[in-house]
Amino acid sequence: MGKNLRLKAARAAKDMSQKDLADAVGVTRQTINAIENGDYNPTINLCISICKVLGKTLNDLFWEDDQSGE
Amino acid sequence: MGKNLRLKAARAAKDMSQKDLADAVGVTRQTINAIENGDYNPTINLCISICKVLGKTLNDLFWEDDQSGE
DNA sequence: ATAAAATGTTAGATATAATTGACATATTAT
DNA sequence: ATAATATGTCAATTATATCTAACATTTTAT
Repeated sequence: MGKNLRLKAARAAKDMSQKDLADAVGVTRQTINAIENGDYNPTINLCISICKVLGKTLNDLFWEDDQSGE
Repeated sequence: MGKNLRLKAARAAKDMSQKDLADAVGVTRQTINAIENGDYNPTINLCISICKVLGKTLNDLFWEDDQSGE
C-alpha cells in the first residue's frame, strides 16, 4: 500500500502534528503514522473521524480516482 | 449505529443479493449483512471494494452529510 | 402448500486493527 | 552544542473485524 500524501497534506494545512491529530480523533500517534505511511487498513469510522477533524470528506482523503482539481 | 440504506439500495439497483456482493468483494455474506444492518465498522479497503463493485464512491455510500445534489 | 432462495442472527475461532512502551533519527528551536 | 518536538519503526499485548458453521425467519418462487 502506498503512502497517504493527501492525509499528510491536509494535516499540515491545519498545522497539526501526528500526535495532535491522534489526540483529536482518539487514537495513538502510531496509528496515524501507520495510516499515513500506508502500513495498514483503518476502519471507516476512524477515517470519518479524521476527515471531520481535517475538514475533508472521505473522497478527498481516501478515495482513489479523485484527480479533480477542485 | 444505524442501517446503511444507501448501500442496500445500491446493491438492489445492481440486482445483487448479499451473497452476490460478498462473493464479488471476497468476504462472507454475514459481513455484508452486518454492514448493511449497522452492526459494525468495516475497514476502508472493504468499503472501497464495495463501492467499486456497485459503481459508487465512498461519499455516496459511507459519508454522512452528503446532501449535495451532485 | 411446499420448495428454494434471501435475509437475520448467534457462538466460537482466526486475522488484523489498534494499543502500550520503548528507542532511533530528524527537525527546529535555543 | 544541546534541548525539545516530530517522526519512523519495532515487539508484545488487547480489541475487534471477519470467518466458519449453523439455524430461524422472510420472501419468492413453483
